[in-house]
Amino acid sequence: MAHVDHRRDRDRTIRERLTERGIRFTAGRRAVIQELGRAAGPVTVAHLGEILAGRVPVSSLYRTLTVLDGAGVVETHHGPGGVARFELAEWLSGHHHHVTCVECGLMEDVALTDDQERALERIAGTSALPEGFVAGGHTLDIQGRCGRCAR
Amino acid sequence: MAHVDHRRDRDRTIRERLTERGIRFTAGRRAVIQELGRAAGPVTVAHLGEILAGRVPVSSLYRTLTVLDGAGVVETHHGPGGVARFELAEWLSGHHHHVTCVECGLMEDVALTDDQERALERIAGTSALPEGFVAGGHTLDIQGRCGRCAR
DNA sequence: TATTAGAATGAGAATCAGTCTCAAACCAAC
DNA sequence: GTTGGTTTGAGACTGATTCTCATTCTAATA
Repeated sequence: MAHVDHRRDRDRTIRERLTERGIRFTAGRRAVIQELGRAAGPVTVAHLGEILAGRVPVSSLYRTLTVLDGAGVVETHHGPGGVARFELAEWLSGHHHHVTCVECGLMEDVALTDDQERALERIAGTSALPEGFVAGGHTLDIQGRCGRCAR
Repeated sequence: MAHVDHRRDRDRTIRERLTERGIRFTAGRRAVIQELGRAAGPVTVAHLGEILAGRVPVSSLYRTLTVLDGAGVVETHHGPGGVARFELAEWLSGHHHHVTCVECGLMEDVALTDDQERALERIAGTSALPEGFVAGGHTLDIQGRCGRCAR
């Protein structure tokens, strides 16, 4: 798993990537990255908004996340209900999958063992795709109920 | 794959399931089911709205889909952009997975071979889930570009 | 250090998917 | 054919997300 581990390194790497594209790594953006780095899975704008209350207004949050997504620094997912959830891109956090609570929409990361990941890759790589479809990545999503909602 | 193959049988089975729950299988609902049966993957309300234009207004579409989802007859997914997409439940269409076009949002069904499916089940069943999480199903989603968007 | 052009921000308006409300139409059973 | 519960249609409403635009920053430069 070749991901960036320490905040200092991570931020430097991100800054470089952004600078290459003429994008600034401002305070608001750094704050967002930091929160995403703390989270156990993809989080909603509402969640970020609470934590960063006063520091980053919603409109900026969305914009920031869009910019960072465009730069390949964050990734966007959509949980149940279709609400967007954001997390650091895999080259920063390591390749992983998700569990999703069908009750409350919570998403958390799940890492597979190397063996499991290899097997999964084989499946995704050999499955019969529709004519003309060019595959990029794959995601295994496990649905169920989180500890809280399961009772 | 124990799914229902012929429209006639399928509709009868659905009607039974709905009747059991005191839900009527009306013309609008039948029309929606028919369209879902035709599609190669989960479709959006916008798509259904076009095809059923004049026959089923949007508000009824949403309601119908919600009712059918509640009765376990259709399943809801969220493609890129978070837009809801609907398809027949797996007991009607067979267990399958999806490819998603990250460009245009298109989703299409992908069926795995029995071997692949078994392997996938093993992975999903043995992966380390968060404390307290109770797993239900799993979905393998393959992302990429559809024939049209890939150029 | 002062200047400056482009980038980023904040606030609120605007958009859009999806939900809700309520009166009218329907349907199955009596 | 009457009746009570179900479904429908239209449009209002909500909440998430995007857009606009005037203002503020920032990084590079003079």
